[in-house]
Amino acid sequence: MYKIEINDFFTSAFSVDCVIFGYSDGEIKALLIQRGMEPYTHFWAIPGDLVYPSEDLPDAAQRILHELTGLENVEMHQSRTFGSPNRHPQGRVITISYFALIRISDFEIKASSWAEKAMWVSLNDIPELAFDHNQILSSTYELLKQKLSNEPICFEMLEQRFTLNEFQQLYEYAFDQTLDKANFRKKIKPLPLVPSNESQKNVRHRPAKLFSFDYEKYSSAVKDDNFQFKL
Amino acid sequence: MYKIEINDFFTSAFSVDCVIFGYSDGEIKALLIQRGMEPYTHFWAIPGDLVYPSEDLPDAAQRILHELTGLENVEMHQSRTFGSPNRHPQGRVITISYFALIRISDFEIKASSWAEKAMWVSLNDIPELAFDHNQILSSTYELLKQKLSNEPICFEMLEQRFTLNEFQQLYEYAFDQTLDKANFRKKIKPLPLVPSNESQKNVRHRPAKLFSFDYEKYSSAVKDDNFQFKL
DNA sequence: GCAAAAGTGTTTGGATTACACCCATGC
DNA sequence: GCATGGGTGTAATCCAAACACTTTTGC
Repeated sequence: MYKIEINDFFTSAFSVDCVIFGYSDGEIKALLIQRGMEPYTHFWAIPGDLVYPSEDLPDAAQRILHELTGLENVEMHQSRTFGSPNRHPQGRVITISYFALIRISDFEIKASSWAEKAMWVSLNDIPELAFDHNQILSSTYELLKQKLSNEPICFEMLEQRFTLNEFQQLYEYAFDQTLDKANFRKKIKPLPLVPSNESQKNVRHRPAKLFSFDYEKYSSAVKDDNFQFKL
Repeated sequence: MYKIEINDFFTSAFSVDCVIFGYSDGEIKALLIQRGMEPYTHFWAIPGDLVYPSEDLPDAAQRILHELTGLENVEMHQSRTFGSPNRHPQGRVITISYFALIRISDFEIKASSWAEKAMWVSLNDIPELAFDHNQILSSTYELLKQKLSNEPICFEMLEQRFTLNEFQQLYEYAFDQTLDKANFRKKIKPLPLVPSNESQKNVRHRPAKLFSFDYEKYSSAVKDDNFQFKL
């Protein structure tokens, strides 16, 4: 029935790749590592590694991200799966990409295990990466943009407290368009943003008020009021 | 560095599962097969099977769908990947789900290989399926609904020529809401629908005009005019 | 004529756009 | 004072919802 013995199917491995996005200095950045191991030694890459045979995929993503970059407790979501027969020189390796958004300033990055370095790289400056990682990164970025339109995930990468202009600029960057300030603010009126008492400091213009996003209020608005995020 | 030898990673298999959606009698249906093989013998399942070690994923999806159901030349798109360690009783098997929409009347379904039967099952009547296939099916249906809003894929499951009401009813079914006829027609005004000379036959009311969707015009509108489908 | 669905027009209110203007701070 | 960005109001326009109405077929 099969062209090969059933046991010959069980000769593949699979990996997870963790695409971590962050936002600072007006740019979206991805967390990359430099490989200190064959193959593609010294190439930059998305943090990722082989999954143990009895390990669940989300657990593997957490473990591997921690081993390579020191990041802990980052909840990731599945992106796409890449499985070209020759994408990995050491054998058949399917990779499942996961992604997450984090606040760059909330975490300390520390390369370890076989990662020689780890750093945030602006999406504008991505070099040639190991394996098919350029493709993985750009296809995951497309997914991110799609989610930015339909879910309030931008607040996972903005500072805990942000100005409305920072909020706006993130969308202007992602969708490569300028937005009208007044209209943007009207559009976000329905969102549960809580103003804080504090304002920007040390700016040579009127300081902006700082806001934070109320996740609780958002969840209950979705449940009770059928609220839908759309930007 | 690893807890196991590198070669012990290469002990997994992976499969593709092909979620095929169709539309008839006012209901969205999925193509299911009855398994004639261990495990889950006689259970209904999404058509799927193991991928050969050197086979690309989209090729495998095409091959497997053809082997089990006789369907040929169905272009599928990737959905999600499912990889719980114990989802398959015979070993570690990751599955990548693919999906496609087809016109039920355009194809003849014929169970073969280890598929005992193959049939279209309304999404309202899905039984308990083999493996985690219920989960795969419902998560792929969510993806389908999302795409129905943003891409003109509904025309892949509607008859080649359809009435505007059939078009509307598909969306009413998928999103479980009734729509105003006049408003729906205003909304679809920008779409490149070509009226045919023919009309409905044998209905005991005014026959509706039949339309078809002009993919060429759509593509060029997307390119030249930055047109975006949204329903 | 009547039932049933096809097909179209009008009104209304809310959202989106474009744009103008005032405000608070550092220097 | 002035440069700089923060912050808000208004009018014009577009769009979506609600609803009413006319048309064409089979019986």
